[in-house]
Amino acid sequence: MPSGSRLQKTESLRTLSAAAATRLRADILSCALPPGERLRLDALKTQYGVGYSPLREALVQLAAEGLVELEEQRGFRVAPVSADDLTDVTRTRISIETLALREALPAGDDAWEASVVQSFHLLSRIDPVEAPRRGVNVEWSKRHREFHYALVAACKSPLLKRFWAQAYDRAERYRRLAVTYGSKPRDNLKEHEKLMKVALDRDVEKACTLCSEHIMKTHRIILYDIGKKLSIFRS
Amino acid sequence: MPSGSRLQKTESLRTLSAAAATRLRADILSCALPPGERLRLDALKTQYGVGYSPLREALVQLAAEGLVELEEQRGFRVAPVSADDLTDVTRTRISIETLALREALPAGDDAWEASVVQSFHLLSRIDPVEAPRRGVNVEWSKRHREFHYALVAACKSPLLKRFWAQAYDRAERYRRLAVTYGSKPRDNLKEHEKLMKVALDRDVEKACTLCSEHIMKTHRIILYDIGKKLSIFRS
DNA sequence: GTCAACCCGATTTTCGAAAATATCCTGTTT
DNA sequence: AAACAGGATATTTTCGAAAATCGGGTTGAC
Repeated sequence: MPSGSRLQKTESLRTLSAAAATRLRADILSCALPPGERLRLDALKTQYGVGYSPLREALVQLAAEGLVELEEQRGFRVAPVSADDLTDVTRTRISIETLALREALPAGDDAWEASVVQSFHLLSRIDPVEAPRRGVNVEWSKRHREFHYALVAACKSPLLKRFWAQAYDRAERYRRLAVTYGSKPRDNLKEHEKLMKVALDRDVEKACTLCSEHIMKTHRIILYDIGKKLSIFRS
Repeated sequence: MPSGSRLQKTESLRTLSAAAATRLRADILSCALPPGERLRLDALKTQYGVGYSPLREALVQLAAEGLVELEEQRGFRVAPVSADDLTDVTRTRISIETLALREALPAGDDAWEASVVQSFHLLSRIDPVEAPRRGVNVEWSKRHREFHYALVAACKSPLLKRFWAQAYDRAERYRRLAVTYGSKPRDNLKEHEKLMKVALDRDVEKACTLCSEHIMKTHRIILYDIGKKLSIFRS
């Protein structure tokens, strides 16, 4: 079952529509709403305590991000998973992230370096292996995203960064799905550290290589651990 | 003023929401709804003859595609234009399209070749220079998009193709804006023909080079013709 | 038994009223 | 004049009722 209570407007999410999108996105990425699950409006209405309009707007937005599928007149469902889709998402993510790195590294200034170091430090303070409790993993996920984002943040192309975010999130869902279904989070802090080092050294080629390998390694583990289980999610 | 009459459901657009998104997208790409223009719901309601819900859903979707901007509690507007944005969109489009070409060319089979030839032929039947009437240009735009899509269609990554479409559309809006404001459509059929030839020969490097140059050439012309006028659109 | 037509409950989609919020105007104070 | 408050108007956002559509089940004709 997805996350808790009634939705409210906040400072940064000033409409229920935006709040619903944020919460639904989190619930889908965490697989609290599992792949393929039908999203009935009445159920969501009760669950989140908001009306049809904000919910539909949120779902349409998530459909545009590829996290939800909409079949007209037949409703919404969480985007299904498959080995093909995982491969597509992984390869595209590698392409986009390396493109972004190529632009970011030469453009990175002191502030960029500082935020890379900072986000790496925060990442290093959580051991995803030793602390497999739910809340901790959510926090690790946040910091992991922050770290990868910090690396590409100096890239001056908003559009490329938008694509980066979409690809990252779709890949991240598979990683969380694997962890949910028993895959052990691996200790990849060393990989991140090396990646950071070569990035700060502005070694573009090495950074792209390490980044690709880092993502591919995760990909292979996920595929090995849950590749055959993916077809379960036909609900 | 944007395109005509009351919206209706059709076979392929089975909800008013989808129909509204399609029509709004067309009106934004054609610049019938100019960049920066405020999109008041009451006005759109009258214009398109549908209620608030489908309109808001369509606008949220277009916001996710980068064609509309949403400021919470202050409504929607057509995405603004700027020289920086044009450059971002162009460069990202080149990156994505060459990525897609690299995957498509080696994967292209007979059917792909056939559809490339077919779409080139259709493109060649319209001269965008001689027939600058509105309807004809819309048809040329469609065929131009079809041609470029046909080239990358053999790429097996749905996600990359989704990104391709978003980048293409955002670039296309600038081209149409330039034409609307007096830029003469140039005769680039030769460029397309060469691109097709090298693509069919599976010369990946040459195809990527030609494609990049083709896009950059359009970019330079647009920037030259309307670069300084872009700031007009602050409405 | 098969197929089509029909009906019924479940669900999505659409609508406009009502609530929430922003924006503009006007008058008042300093 | 500038700054501010109060209130009227414009606009967005949200809601649940109503309409449209889907899916499953039943009936009846062949």
